Amino acid sequence: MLAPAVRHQAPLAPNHACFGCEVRTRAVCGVLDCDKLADLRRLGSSFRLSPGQPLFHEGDPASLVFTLTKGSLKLYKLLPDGRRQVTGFMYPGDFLGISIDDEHAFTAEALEQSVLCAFSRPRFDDFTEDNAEMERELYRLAAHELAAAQQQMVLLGRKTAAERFATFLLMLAERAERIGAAARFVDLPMSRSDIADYLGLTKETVSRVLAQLKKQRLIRLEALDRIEILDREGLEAAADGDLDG
Amino acid sequence: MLAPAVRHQAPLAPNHACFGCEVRTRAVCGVLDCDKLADLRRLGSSFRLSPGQPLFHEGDPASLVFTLTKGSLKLYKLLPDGRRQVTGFMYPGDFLGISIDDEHAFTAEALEQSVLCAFSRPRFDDFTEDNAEMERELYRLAAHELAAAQQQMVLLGRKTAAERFATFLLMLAERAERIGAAARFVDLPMSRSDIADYLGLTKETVSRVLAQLKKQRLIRLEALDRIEILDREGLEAAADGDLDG
DNA sequence: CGTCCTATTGAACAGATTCAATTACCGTGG
DNA sequence: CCACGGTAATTGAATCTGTTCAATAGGACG
Repeated sequence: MLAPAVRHQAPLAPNHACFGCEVRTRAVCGVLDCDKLADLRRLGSSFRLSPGQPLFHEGDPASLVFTLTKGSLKLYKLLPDGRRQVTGFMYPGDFLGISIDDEHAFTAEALEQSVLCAFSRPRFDDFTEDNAEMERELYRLAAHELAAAQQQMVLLGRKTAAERFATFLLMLAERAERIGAAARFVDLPMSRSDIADYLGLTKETVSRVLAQLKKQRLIRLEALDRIEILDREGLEAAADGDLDG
Repeated sequence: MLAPAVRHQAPLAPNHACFGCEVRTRAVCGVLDCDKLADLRRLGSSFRLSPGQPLFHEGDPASLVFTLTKGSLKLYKLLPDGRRQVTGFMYPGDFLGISIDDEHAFTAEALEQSVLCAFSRPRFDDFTEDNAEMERELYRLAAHELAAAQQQMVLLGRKTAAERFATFLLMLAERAERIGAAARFVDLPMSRSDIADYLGLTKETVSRVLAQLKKQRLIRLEALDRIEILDREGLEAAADGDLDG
């Protein structure tokens, strides 16, 4: 199941190849030195997920934790009547397993062909208990997610449709930058409905604000699932309501 | 500065008197035994805050962490043009200091006469590093906050005004229950505007929704800042959109 | 008892939604 | 290579929920 082991010469930088894959990651394993990392990797097993395939559902017993090594996921919660709120998207290097109780708080579903690494939660917990730096990193990760969630509250509670979408694009661009890709282009592996459910809008409104930002020459559609940012500063202004166009 | 020390006979239950006050708490100190707790308490210093007085502002250097021992706070973020999103309310026993970087991510402001205990962040960090159970508890706390934040995203992104307010009341009732108070009555130390900024609405809409739930006989206003829940199940149905009235 | 501030209520308005129709894209097969 | 079919995305028009602006009522406090 596991890809062949990678040998490291020295303790790893915060961003490094991880979990037997070529992905550069900001996730929990970043703090481990090479031997510890090898130990951890022996605990995990790799597998694939096809587009639309769920990794787990909200309410499922959470007996595993995961790292995403390739592809992308959407995370969402449902109301009884089917209304959906996408709480986040996962990209390579992201860790999936922050939880208090033993049930998943959301559904996770693949957006495209994806590769993940699964760990038994008890074993993962044992491992972290033996590695204080790992525990601290998990905490930092949770704190980081919490800060992002609070940002999203501002977006959902107080921003207009255009501001939400502009903010969303900038978030994706920044993430791409962190990974080292060109920040000028933003890939959208998710559907307009997924974006809508993330931004608290409808897919029609997402289409309309997309058209609006296009008309303002802030962005350009290279493909349906790929946007070019033409005017970064203008987009930043549009994201916070400093409308000048 | 500190209140007189409290002597404990045995390791403390998850809910216990903490930080030299009589408050029962679910916060980080709950996992410590009595000696450790005494150590921690020696690091902190107690102080008061008047209604409307800020504890810190968004962007301030975060050199301290706090526990709230009495009163209540609102936490909020601002957009450049003044729009406000209240990200949460704090009650006695709550911990205030989950953060990655050295800047506060939000403003914290007292709603009523409040008492807090302040700890130097470096010293607090040293303490947690020496107490693995404390570190773990901090992580669990962050994970818990994250789960709550995701719930709030569902509220802000997908619920109607009435659903939001009903959900809010039930959240307050559940918190009161955990503390041991009568869940039938809900105190509202915050203004209608604060509630509105928490729920992503206007104060007028909050008033209207309040009137609507009153007319449906789900709640009653004992005072402007105190609500009686008349029909818990009805309110729960109203909170998720299972409208029957 | 009067003042100030908050909360409530009312009416017009606006932004986003809903429902419906059209267009664009993508993979398949001729 | 292009036509075809199905799905997703876009666009349009009517509607609706919540907002805005304005007026009234209610409490707290001197």
